[in-house]
Amino acid sequence: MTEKSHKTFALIDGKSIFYRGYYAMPALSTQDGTPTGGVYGFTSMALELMSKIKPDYVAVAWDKPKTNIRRRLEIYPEYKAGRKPAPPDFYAQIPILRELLGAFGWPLYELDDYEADDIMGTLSEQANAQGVHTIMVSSDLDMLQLIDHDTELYALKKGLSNLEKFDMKAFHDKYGLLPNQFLDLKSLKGDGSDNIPGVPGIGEKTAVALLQEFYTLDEVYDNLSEIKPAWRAKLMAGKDSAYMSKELGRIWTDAPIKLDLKAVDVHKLNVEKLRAKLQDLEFTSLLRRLPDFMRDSKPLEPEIEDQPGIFFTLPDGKIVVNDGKVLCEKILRGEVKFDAASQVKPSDSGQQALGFDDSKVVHNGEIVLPEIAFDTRIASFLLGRVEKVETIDQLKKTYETLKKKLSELPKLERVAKQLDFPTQILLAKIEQRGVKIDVPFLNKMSQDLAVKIRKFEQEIWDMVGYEFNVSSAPQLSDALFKKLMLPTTGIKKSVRGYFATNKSELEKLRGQHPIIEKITEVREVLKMKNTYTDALPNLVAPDGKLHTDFRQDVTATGRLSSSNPNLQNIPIRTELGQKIRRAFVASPGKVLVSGDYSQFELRLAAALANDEKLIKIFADDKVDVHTLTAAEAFDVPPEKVTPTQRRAAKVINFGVLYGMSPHGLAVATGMSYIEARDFIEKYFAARAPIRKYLDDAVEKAKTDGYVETLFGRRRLTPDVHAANFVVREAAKRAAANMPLQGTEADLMKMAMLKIEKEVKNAAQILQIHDSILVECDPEDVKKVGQEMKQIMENIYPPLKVRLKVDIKSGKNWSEL
DNA sequence: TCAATCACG
DNA sequence: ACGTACGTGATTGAG
Repeated sequence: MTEKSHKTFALIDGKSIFYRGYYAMPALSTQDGTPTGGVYGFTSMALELMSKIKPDYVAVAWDKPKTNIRRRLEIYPEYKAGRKPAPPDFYAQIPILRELLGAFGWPLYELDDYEADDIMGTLSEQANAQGVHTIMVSSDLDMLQLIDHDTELYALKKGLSNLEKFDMKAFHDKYGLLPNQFLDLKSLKGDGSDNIPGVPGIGEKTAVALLQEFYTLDEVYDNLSEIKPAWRAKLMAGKDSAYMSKELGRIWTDAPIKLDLKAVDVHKLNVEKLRAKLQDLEFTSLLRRLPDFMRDSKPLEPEIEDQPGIFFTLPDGKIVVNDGKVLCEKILRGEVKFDAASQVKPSDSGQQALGFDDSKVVHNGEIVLPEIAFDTRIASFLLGRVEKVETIDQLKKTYETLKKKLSELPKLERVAKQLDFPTQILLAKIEQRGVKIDVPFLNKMSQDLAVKIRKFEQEIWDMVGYEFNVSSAPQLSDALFKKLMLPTTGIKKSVRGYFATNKSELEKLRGQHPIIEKITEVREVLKMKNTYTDALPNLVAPDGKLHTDFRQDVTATGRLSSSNPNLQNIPIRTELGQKIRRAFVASPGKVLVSGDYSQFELRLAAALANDEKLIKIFADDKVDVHTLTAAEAFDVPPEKVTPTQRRAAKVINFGVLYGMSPHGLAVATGMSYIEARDFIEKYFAARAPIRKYLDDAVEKAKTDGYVETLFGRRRLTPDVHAANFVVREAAKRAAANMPLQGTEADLMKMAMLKIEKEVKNAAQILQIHDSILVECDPEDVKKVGQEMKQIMENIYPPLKVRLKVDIKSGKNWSEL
């Protein structure tokens, strides 16, 4: 490695190195108390690599939390079970690390559904294809399977500076095998750290011996007769496990990313920014270890240039392809200016776009393409993820396959083309508009809530007699049931074996001890502070607004999901929650207007089940559906319905859509189990068509393997055949619910598209499942409200039920 | 990284 | 014979 005939790409397994760095270093922190030990360890390690490898390119692969092993869990649910978690200040340092990586100019690659090793496999393959030598750095020995003539692994052993270099030769010296046999080795011997089973009874020694003789796993199994009986028996018994382990251990090289060598060039960094960052972190000793090119302060030229690979035309000439993510990252890093990017494809070119990955981002900023004619990510999702979204090399093939599959399901194709594809563009606009936040207001709230929490906490500690973390469920459980000896009869246990302390369990203890109320209160305040008043200001963009990420490829029913932040779960039910909504304000000079569907799903149930009695109830604006339902179910005249009866009817009107059980109704209403069971019977006697509609959905799920909305959006329902009772029954309820929740989602998308097109002087800024929020000039409020109501209530005239929409307006969200 | 908890429709 | 309502996302502590 001393003389380099070609360029070198250092590919760092970020979390793995960070993890080692964290444990190798003492608990350092800056003067203001920010923990920095792990970041220091990582950086020290990285600088050592810089001097050792002198790479031309550097990138970091990162394991996204939670999401990234879904595909492997489908193969083997126990995959990576039993891993131990890291301490909290480990996670606290990750955002700091991300910022530092940004300052170094080392791009961070992370993806849903792909682990860091898959990303490294993909990038290293692409680098090799471009004639670049790759050096991977990781503590994960799985990566050994990727070694070849152009790819090495620096494996991190104990501590930080103890690196073991593996190339083809070093690998062979150590294992007696070639790197391309590594996966087969693992398939045989298994891997305790990832919980990969291998062949029970076959360890490393045996596995190596077998592979030395037969070379591959397949050959081992083709030649069982030549293997001694003791091993043969184990191999035969463990064959399925071996092949499953192979799939499990295989690193994928098909992650949907494209290596852009310019983006990973080590010489492309802002030296001033890096120095400032290191000084911020008080890493003065590391400043001295920077290589020369990281000290020279050359002014950073803004790179405005052609973006090859971001847009191109498919052979039929009509389609423009965009790689939204790459472009978005470049925009965020300030490498591409909006105007430069929009020059790539002017919005009035008359061309259509094919979206993949996150197709929305090309509509952010000033880049606007005319129309998303097809979106591979969305299409794949609608089809039940039959086709994974491939790399740009294979994009055309993916597109053709998905297009064909969709065309075989005409209704679903209409959902895609008329609803979800156009909605991508609309969501991009909504996200970009954002919601204005009164940050000082939230900050003030946070301070007030902190005082409250300290007070509550002290009161709770006084009652218990010692100090503990009230946010810790097990500690709280001990306080309640061991120290205070509150009765545990009827209290559920958590999976971890202690008595649960959630709201509904605490509810059972109300009146037993004044601490219960205190805990309930402090829980609410903690939730409001941690999740909302503290967190939201951090996500406010420089324009003073929150820009959520709406996605259409997450939910099983067709609803939108909202994240970073989730703006679909902003509090409303409590006084404190309402107060938080005051921080969501109209943009300067504007007014908020909302349109909310009233009892949307129940009305849809009436229509889809063709329940004439219920349809008739909804036709009359003046009557109350819950009172009339109670009257029918309890067989009394409407004016004789008691508040308790109405409450029960309200609960079941709501719960029936989810397949509520007698037990659930009893818990929700305080009825006995028997009363609840009888009431449900009477309810369904009065609403026979609804029962039949729900039952039919379950039947369809069983016979067809899927259920669908009024418009043909599908949900696959394999679990209705599950052997496990709980799983099976849950799947049935989900199957019965999906056509309702999903049709609601379809109609909402229709309404949003129509509002965007027809209500000219309003800008939609949020959607919350049955509610649309827009902003407009004060003088337009009345007109906008009327138009929204008109559109939403008449969104699908063939629907047999009357839809009702309430319009409200105000300067902030709590006024709605 | 998972489980517990809780915010919303 | 089983746990006890559908669909989401964020934060926290644990070991």
